[in-house]
Amino acid sequence: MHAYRSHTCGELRAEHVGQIVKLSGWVHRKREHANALFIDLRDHYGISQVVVYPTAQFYEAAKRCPSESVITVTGELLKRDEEAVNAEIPTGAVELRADEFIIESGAAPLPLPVFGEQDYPEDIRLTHRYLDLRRETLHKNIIMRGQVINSLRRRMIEGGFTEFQTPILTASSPEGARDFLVPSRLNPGKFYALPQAPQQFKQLIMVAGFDRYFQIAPCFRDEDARADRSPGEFYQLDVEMSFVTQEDVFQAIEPVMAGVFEEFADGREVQTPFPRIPYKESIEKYGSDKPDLRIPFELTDVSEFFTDESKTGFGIFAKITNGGGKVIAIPAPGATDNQSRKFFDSLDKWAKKEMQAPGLGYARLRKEEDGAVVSQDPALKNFDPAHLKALLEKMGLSAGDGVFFSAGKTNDAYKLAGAARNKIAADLGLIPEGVFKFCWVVDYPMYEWDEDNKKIDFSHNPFSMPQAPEGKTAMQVLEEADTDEKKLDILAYQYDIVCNGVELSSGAIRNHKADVMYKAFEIAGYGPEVVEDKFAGMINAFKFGAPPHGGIAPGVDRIVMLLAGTNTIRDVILFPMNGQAQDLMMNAPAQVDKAALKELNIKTVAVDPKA
RNA sequence: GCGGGUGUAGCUCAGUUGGUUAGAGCGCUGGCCUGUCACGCCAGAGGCCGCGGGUUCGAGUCCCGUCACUCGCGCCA
Repeated sequence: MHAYRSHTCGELRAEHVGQIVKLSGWVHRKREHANALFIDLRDHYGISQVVVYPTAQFYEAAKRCPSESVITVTGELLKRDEEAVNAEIPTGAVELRADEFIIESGAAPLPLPVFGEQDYPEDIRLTHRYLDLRRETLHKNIIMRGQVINSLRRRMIEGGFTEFQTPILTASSPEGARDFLVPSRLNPGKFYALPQAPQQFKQLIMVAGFDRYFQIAPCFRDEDARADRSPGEFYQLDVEMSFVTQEDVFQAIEPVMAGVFEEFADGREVQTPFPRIPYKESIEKYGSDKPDLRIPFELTDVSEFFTDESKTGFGIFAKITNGGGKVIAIPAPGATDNQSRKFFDSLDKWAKKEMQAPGLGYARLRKEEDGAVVSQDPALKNFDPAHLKALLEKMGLSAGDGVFFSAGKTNDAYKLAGAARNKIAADLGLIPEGVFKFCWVVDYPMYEWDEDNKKIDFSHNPFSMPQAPEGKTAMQVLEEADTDEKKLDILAYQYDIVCNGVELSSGAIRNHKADVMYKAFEIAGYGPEVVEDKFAGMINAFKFGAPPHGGIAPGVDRIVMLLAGTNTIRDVILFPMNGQAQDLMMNAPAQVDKAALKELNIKTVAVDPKA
């Protein structure tokens, strides 16, 4: 018989009764009864019940054996009495009578209970990640992650894509985040960068004449964490294709995304085809370029209703709208009827505190005896009746509903309105579960106004191809944009996939023409030397025959996160770092030996706590 | 860098208006129980109330500072 097991803890059934079997696993739970000790023995595959009778000479040892010790038990598999069958588990019809009992590895008192699904502090979970990973939910998530990646890989290969491996030690890449730097021993004073994405490499793979590239690619960015953003590193399904239009990329990727979500949906609905929403429309309707389409209401620009103070009696919004700002209405369906004043006040408080905004005005809409809908709250209280009626029609709201107003500079007003839309929907319970609503967000602007530096800059990836109307070239479009206003109106072949308000991916048709690239950078205020210095590998390659190409890079961690039904990215990563980008289990980052630094020609300096 | 929340037993949490010896559940230890499967019953151990300072006759509770974790803003496709 095998040293450790004849079966796994998940496979024994009635048909095995009478056999001598051997199981190894962890002591999950123990129940001592007058005439028998029951042990739930757990491994990767399941749980089997072991019964130890007091007559066994190892009874005391088994009884004292702590939870999560690893044991090996040999004995006869017994059929359970009818009344004793546990229908909850697949192995519930049988139990293993322990005739031999070996403690392979005892467990010390646990800092983190494995049994049960209770929530525990993040730092303890991360420090003892191997214990947390023994728990059912996390264990399942990690298994699913593997299956999702297998599925993505299979679907890409079936779609005619080839998997490539690009360098980890490389030069700084153009994604705009902070780089992780690695000192070079052989080149004193010089550093590699870890790739923020294999962006330039995958484009160079196209220039090299390969056609359909993909990679489950590790990406490294030294930016602060969020609940849905792991610090330091994450994985993308990185894709690039030659001789394609934006439409070709959509046709290649939409079935992969829809397919993998359907495969793991487990009863949840996946809506296809994915609607396409222009960036501008997304901002105007949802206050965000990652709209949650499950939310059954949209924003309305009501600025025009507040410009004339004589009709509104409300000076604050008049001042904002006349100063070029906007007032955006966010509906709260049914909230006047169903919610207390506290609900409305708490959102205002949330806007001030968490969003660091001036505030979020609100109005509760009630019906007067004569049938007119009015509000006693400040923003609408003194409205001219006909004017109020027109406003309510514009917003599509009636008595019983509530409405919030986000007011300020255009970008700020939409940003707050978008966040408020998400929060209001969540607080009112208006976000349906059990459905994945995707969309493509398209037609991103090529440039945006950089308020800090008072200049035009790239809004996203500088390597996107500017859109040009039929009969015009991209170069012509760039050359004809002779004012800031015209420059800001240029759109790019740049797109995102969003699912349930989670940004899964962005991609673009690339700018593969060297001369257009120089011009595009010139508009953003960068001379040719910047292009040549920063993106030497790519711009040189483009001078030797580059195919038109484009691609996309859906985030693997976020795909798994959505499928696992969690909104914490750490729940789908095997060994994640904490919010401060520390690995509490491995104790990284850490100081290194002076000798190691010397070899790398590096000196560390003390940080002045006051600086 | 900024803002919100949290911090009380190994873990999850309660702790009133500032008032005597800080509680419960889970876990742990010991005992009991003829079959449990979140077993049950009895008993026990276990506390720098995150840390430092202040107010007060008296602080888990109020104030100031600080640290840790977490969520968000900035940042980041």
